[in-house]
Amino acid sequence: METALQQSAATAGGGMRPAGAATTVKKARQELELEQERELRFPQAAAAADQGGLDEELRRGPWTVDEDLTLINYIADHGEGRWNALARAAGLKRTGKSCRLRWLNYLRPDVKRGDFTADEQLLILDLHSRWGNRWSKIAAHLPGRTDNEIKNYWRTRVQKHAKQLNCDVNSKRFKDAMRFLWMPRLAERAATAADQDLTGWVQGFSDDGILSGSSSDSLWSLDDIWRMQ
DNA sequence: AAACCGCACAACCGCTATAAG
DNA sequence: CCTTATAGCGGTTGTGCGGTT
Repeated sequence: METALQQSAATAGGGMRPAGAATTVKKARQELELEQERELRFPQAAAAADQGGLDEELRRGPWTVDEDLTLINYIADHGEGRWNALARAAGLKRTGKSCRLRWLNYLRPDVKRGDFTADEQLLILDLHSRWGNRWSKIAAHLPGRTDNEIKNYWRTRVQKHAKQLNCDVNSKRFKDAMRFLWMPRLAERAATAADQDLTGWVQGFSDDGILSGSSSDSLWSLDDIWRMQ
């Protein structure tokens, strides 16, 4: 899920560099006006945040704009690393692990958001065919993309395809479809339309007439799926 | 209009590897 | 070496949202 508030919190961190945090922090502060609304959305998180007396109490769940700002500001001043100590020093009632994850996957200045381009999708398919679920290794080749994001992409989009084709992602049938149909189409798209969506991808796949007969039903479903991307 | 359902994605968990003392 | 802390990885879960019934 991604609420508008989380979106804005992410944007707040998004363009920022440690050296020039001021503008972004200012922008992020404006988001605080929305915090009240957020508390309505996440009453549990808000309630936990209000437990000022219980210092040992660790917060979990969605990050508030306030927490994001605290983390951003602290890292801008002191740098990242030693996350448990950082969490304590910054006054965040979060585990170091949670802070690290939030920073790496969301607040880091160079984290790229939004849909994957055809190029990126092609690269993911390619690298996954070589390395399997080595998400961080794959992410290392996609600047600004996190392993979490790629993993989610794979699970929600690619695995769904396999399901639609009634086969396993690891099956030969699926791997062949990927290698000989989808990837060439993606490459084509990447070359021509740069980074547009994949509409038509599956249509072309249909035109090839390779997955005929019992698969035709699945094709229409796939088309639906890809149109949504 | 309401109930339901599936999707997408942020966040958490358990585990392993590595570093530091 | 052994222990403890930290970083990182991959799998899984929780939940808001939008679409459908």
